Amino acid sequence: MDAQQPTNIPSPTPHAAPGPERPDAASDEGAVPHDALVAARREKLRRHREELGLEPYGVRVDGIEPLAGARARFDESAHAQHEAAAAAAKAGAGAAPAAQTEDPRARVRVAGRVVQHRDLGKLVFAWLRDHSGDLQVSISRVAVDESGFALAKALDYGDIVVAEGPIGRTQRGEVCVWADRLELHSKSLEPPPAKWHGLADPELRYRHRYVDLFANPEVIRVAQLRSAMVSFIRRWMDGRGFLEVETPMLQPIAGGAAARPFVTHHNALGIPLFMRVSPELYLKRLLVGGLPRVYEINRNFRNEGIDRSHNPEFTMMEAYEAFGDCFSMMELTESLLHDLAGFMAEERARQGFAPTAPAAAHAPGVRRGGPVLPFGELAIDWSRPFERVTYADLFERALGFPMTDFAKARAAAAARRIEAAKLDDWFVVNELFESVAEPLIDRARPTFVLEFPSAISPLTRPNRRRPEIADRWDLFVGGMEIGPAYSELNDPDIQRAKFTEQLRGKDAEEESTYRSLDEDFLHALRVGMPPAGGLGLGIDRIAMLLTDSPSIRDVVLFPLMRPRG
RNA sequence: GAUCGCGUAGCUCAGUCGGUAGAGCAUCCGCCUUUUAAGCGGUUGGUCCUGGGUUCGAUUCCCAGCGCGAUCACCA
Repeated sequence: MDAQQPTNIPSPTPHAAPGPERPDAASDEGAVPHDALVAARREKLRRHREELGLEPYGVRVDGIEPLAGARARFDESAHAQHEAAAAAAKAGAGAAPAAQTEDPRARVRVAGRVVQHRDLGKLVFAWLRDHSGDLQVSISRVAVDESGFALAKALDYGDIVVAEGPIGRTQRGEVCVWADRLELHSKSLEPPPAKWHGLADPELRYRHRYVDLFANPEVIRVAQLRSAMVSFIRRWMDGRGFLEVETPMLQPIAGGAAARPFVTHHNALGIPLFMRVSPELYLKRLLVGGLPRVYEINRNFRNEGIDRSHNPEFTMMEAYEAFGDCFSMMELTESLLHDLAGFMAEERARQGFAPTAPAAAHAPGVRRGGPVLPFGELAIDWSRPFERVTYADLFERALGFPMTDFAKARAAAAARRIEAAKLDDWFVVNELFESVAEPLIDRARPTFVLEFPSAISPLTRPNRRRPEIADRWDLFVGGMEIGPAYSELNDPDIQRAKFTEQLRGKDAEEESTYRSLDEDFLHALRVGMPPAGGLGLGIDRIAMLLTDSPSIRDVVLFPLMRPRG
């Protein structure tokens, strides 16, 4: 907000003790150790101000370059030239220190957080870290002024500093900035995590992500990779002629999926509102309005459990294409994910991740050498075409009888202690499918499961020849469901019947709270929606797969945590 | 919501078959102009998650609670 403010506004009362200085810390019957560590840092803060005349909280600094960029400007011959000149000057000691030839080494100005600090007496080494990596700064007593050197000796792990000087290297070959200026721009007052082990406690990592980000650099890399991934998807979709739109997050009726919504309230209108569980019904309204290709990448909110692949708010891409169907969306999805995986393999290499496992690591001779990316123990082969299997085939392979044999299905469900008594036949089949058939899918290969039963696909158009089958697929990768696609149902009468049927199964309380018929959506269908293909992709899960992150919490910067009292 | 596991110094972790605890790093003091998890000498630091029970005595055993993790359930 005020980051653009270049004016150097002096802090109002630099020497006044800030309010919550807790002068009672010492009297608090034996200083608690955490407070002792903080007190030591506050004492340094005081000394910086009162004895060195430094203001430990800085202002705008221009011309800072990333540490990786500064490192890249190291030049061995310039360094050698400088060393030779220095040696010559030393040999001719006593002679005039004239010959003040230009230092051939590049000058850099860098900023970063101190992550290592070694004080050798008259020489201090400090490692800085920023988003691009780490770089050493060497501060020699003879190269900086008195307060700068006093600051160098007093640096704490976590302080944010700006250093300036020629880029060279040490006798051990470490590229570093030989600082002739050193400034403190933010004094860190909290004890940092261990410098070598980083921050390991998952609870602290998520609750204090800002610490996690600098203590565990791979967290920043994952965030950068995710950002690159989403940018790529947008470019790719734009290139295919899709228009990115934004539709309501606050909805009077939570439609488009059967998840439990978060409920809120609008005061001025005096109405309940729901955080959306899906943008589907709004994006389809845009098809009705005449936008032929739309997509949205945004958050959905589902009031459900939390686990490694579920966060209550998560990012979804939905896309709709007029006059397409689930097979045009299959082509789109396969192309997008294949290209995306290739892009991410390059990005990972660019950011210094180990090269990905070769395709030969599995199923020799079978694959076409498309991008292969590691995901835990798996090497996921994203080469085209992805695998395709029908729901019915997978079911029969897993269970040994056709899915239409409901009697056997009920028996099998009972044998597996699946609560099936209250379920309709097709839902019994689906329970079996999810528990027995899904695990048969090759986790190392993206796999489209085709021809889902119509009965469990309320928004999908039934197949023309076989109405019990829906024109729908679900994509599975790495053991996770990545998303479905439909040939969208655009017959308003069938849609009404399916909605009504869906509502009938719910108990009265649920229905009155958040399940009601979206009459306006049905109105839109009566106005007329072109036939269309629709797609939903779980962006977080794709990010997990392409950044080799085992938990959704590794790809969501601030996952939901229970607040701590 | 269920089951299992975990919770010890700022961080990473040992340990106590029940007798109120240790290490490394960090902190603080001293030494060192080329360190690479720097080194050397010294120093400080604990509600052993919380509450209750058993016991002469509980960080340890038991019960309950809180938080986190894993698995499951929920999530068409």
